[in-house]
Amino acid sequence: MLDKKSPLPMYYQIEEDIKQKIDSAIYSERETIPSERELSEQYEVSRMTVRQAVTNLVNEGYLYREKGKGTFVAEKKIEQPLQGMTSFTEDMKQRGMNSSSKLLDFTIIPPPADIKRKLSLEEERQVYEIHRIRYADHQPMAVERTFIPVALVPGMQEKDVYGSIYEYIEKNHDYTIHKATQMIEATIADEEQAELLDIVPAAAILHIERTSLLQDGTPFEVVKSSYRADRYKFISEIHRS
Amino acid sequence: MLDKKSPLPMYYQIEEDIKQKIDSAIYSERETIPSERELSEQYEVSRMTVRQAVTNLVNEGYLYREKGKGTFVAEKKIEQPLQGMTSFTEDMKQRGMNSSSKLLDFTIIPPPADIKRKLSLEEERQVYEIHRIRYADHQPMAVERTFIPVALVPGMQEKDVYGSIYEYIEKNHDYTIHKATQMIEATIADEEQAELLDIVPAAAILHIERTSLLQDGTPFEVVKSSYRADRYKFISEIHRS
DNA sequence: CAGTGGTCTAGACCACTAC
DNA sequence: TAGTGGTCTAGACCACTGT
Repeated sequence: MLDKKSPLPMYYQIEEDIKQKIDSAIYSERETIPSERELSEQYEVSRMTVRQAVTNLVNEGYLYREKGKGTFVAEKKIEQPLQGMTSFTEDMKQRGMNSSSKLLDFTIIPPPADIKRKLSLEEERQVYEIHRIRYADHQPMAVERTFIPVALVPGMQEKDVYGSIYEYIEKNHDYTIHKATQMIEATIADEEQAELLDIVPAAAILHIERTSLLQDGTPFEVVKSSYRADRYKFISEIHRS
Repeated sequence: MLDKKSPLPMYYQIEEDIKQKIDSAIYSERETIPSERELSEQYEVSRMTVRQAVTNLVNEGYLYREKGKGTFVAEKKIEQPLQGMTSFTEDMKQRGMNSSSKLLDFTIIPPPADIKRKLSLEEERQVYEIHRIRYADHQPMAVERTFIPVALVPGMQEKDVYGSIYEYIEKNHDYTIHKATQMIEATIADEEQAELLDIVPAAAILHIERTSLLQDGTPFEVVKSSYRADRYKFISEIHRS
């Protein structure tokens, strides 16, 4: 059943096996799966190891537990929203569109007050400001301004940001983005936006501002994006309990 | 230190103690906390119990671990976004505004095709449609249409939805909302919306559509909200790793 | 009552990091 | 080499659900 010599941990192998059994309807929706004690006999591991696997699947939404009754298979997600955070490039890929960019401006500046605050910067620190038009299937989709502290990514040049900034950074540094705070609002296109996005002035714009944090909480970037509302909807999943 | 006789589990008491030590800077940002083995001696519990507490705090973003090095305190969140999912009533309360409603329409109808699909309903099922204007500090903030399967909340009446629908449902049923899928887009106000929201036609509207699921995956409601963009921004936190 | 998940113990070996 | 988190064991008692 399980490969005890595999470098993959037992709990992970159990997770994959249970997910596969859900997919193939061996465990069906709204039905219980075997109890933790039964599973620990089947897989020949301790109950705590089974529990670790089941707990992870509960956190990911595949299963849910009811005290005294058992562990049940949750109903399948109807529509899969893009899970978590994605770059523009990844986002478009998931939507089945190809993406490209046009660099309008690449400068190093002292940060404006709101950026300085959002990036928790000291007085004399500088930031990159990268101003781009983002295309999806060769049509304008968004205009985007990205602010990144120079101290975090020293030596970045214009040629490095023609494609995905994340790709460049992942090649050259070991940063892991952990989470982000997003602010989403609706506005009306001004003349500059209208021209850059090839829409009429006064058309609707979906404005998304994101502040990304690394694992240790260091603010890494502020991205201000203005999307064409006729082409873009923002989809996400949120959890309560 | 800990109350071993408390009905609160040990790992929970440890979580609270560590959080308190972070707040009071006994454990400071970017510094390690004591190792799991040290903590298990301090609290006089097994290492697995300490691990359960620490794992929860890592998942909540208070701590992060680095293999071979230790467990570190993450930097504080700069701005606290409303965590998870909230009703309009809860949302406005967190923003320091009072909320009220005006019921425009309360009917039982066969669901339109998109609602039927999003609520996974069989052929002959009916839904409540609740159409309301939502006020914040007595000014119009949003117009909202809520669709709930009659089978899930039988017997709901007009008088039950003057305030918070969630409050009514929590009083009468034992449902727990687990997660939701949200779609956010920007539009331009049409004449009806402009009149209801007391804005000029062609003003920006932030449109949010939410499908909420219960713990077992049953779709519970679809809410279509149109917010005045001049008064409302949507703020959320998203996670990657 | 027997069975379930929730909590907890007192060990163990591993891979990784820092010195 | 010593210390860290990552994984795992083989038990235990509890509160809760159903019959």
